[in-house]
Amino acid sequence: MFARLCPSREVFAELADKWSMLILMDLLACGPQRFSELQRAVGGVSRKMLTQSLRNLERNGLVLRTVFPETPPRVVYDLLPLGRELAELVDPIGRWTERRAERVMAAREEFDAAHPGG
Amino acid sequence: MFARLCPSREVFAELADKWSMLILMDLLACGPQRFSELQRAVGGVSRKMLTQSLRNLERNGLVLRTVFPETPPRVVYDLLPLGRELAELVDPIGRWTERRAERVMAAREEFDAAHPGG
DNA sequence: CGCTTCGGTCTCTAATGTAGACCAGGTCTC
DNA sequence: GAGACCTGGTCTACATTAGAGACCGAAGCG
Repeated sequence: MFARLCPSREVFAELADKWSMLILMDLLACGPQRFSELQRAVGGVSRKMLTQSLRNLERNGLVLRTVFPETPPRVVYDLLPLGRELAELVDPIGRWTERRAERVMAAREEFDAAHPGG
Repeated sequence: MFARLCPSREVFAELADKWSMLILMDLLACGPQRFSELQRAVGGVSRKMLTQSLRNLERNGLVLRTVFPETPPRVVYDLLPLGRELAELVDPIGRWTERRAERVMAAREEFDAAHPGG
């Protein structure tokens, strides 16, 4: 896990980024979503990163991508069991962040006050 | 949380990166560590990124940095209560990664076999 | 004197993320 | 029937960031 070339480390490194985690959290909270819904839900994500992160999640067996051959196209993403497992572990981090954001911001201000030139 | 300008989102974005999470996991598992121990423990991290992530964790009130004015210098990093809280949430993700790495790799191979040109 | 240790910093380059234009191809409007 | 619009992307150009490795200061050691 801590070794650079360990498989679990590689897996971790591929999933431990903010966009992937936000996507997992959103899919857990809101259920299946199409591309544009995800883009609206996950504020600030570019189409490129959304595509890339979703492809990655799909490739790693966490998310299922379903294309409906209509026009305009409709593509729906949903959690697979493996992805739901991870999403359920990531979710508490999101809740912690909401709960502790104030405290973190306070620590930040304190730090910045104590280290003016930096 | 999902809104780009929300404080909790900003906090999340600053902590949801692989190096910070690996550092938190290591400090939780191994207790206080000095800089060079962390660098050895977290395989593949550069001094630059280690410094940067540790400063960040310190600034956000998750980690305590203690300098012993000796030569050669000795600097010890330890979890603060806030950091321990987060580390305890991150840790299960590390364990999940270890437990499921095989399955993820298998999904990956399946995907790559199904999408040869990509 | 010159080499080592420690915890960094500095510089340069490679990789990555962001913003925004563009695209197919079918429907809706005029 | 010409044009505008929809979706789920891709492509390009630019900005930011990560990574590799040199350098640093002060004490210790041979």
